Amino acid sequence: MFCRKFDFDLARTLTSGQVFRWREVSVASQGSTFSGWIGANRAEVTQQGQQVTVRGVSAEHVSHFFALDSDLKEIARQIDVDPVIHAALQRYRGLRIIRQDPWECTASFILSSFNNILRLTGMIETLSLRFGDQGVFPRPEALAKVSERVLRNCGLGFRAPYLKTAAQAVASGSAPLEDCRRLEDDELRRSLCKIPGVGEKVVECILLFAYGRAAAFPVDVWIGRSMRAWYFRNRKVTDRQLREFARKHFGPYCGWAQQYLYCTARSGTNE
DNA sequence: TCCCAGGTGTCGC
DNA sequence: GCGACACATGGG
Repeated sequence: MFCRKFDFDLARTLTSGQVFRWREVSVASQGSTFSGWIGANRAEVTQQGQQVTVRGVSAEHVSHFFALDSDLKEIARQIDVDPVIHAALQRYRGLRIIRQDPWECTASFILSSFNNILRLTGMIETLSLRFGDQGVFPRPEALAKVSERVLRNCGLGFRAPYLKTAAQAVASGSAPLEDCRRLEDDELRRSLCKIPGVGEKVVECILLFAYGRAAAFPVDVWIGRSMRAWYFRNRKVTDRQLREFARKHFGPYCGWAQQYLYCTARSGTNE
């Protein structure tokens, strides 16, 4: 596979807090190799300069997963509306929004609540090894059968009942994640928010990272703190107001802006 | 020991 | 609608 210059940065994309099952396996002088999962397939992706090579899955799968069909140059042009985002676009050039499996994304971000990424990564790994087929992230049918006590033993804490009930809802068909694809953004939000553990922030993550809804805008503690400082002189502004502001300020691709701002907000911390 | 983590659900006003 | 609080757990 060949990518245009500055069009895609594999490492930045995979280490920006969208996915939690990819690991860097080797570092070459001019590039890097990551190993992870695309749906139920184990994949290894290497980037050497502008060259991207793939093992384990088709180039089409990889292209879709990393949204290489999205015109990043045009998206960047549209959201480049102020000095803060302008600097972030320069600094994190090639960062893309991934298209994940809806269930894995939903489950992952339910577990992300009041958590940190290091521990979240460990929780997801534990679940995959214990309940997934060949290490793949466990299907909802599998998790629905696991007792709350056992899930707590995996370190999920108070999130255990959320995940179990969510798995039951998806497995039973009362939360049809695939059928949901036809819904418009707000309908999709309302539908997904019925799942226990999915609230105003997590639902934005699912829309953005699994359903390709570029106008979704998750506001977490990092984005919240930073945006209040950058755009509101640290005035009291609710998360909802920040989302409204972002939608007007950055436009229909505000979700992409969010990811660049998130990386900026977190810079200086271990990712 | 204290503080924090890519929040949510619930309650009171 | 907003603010306060509980909720488990591990790392810094």
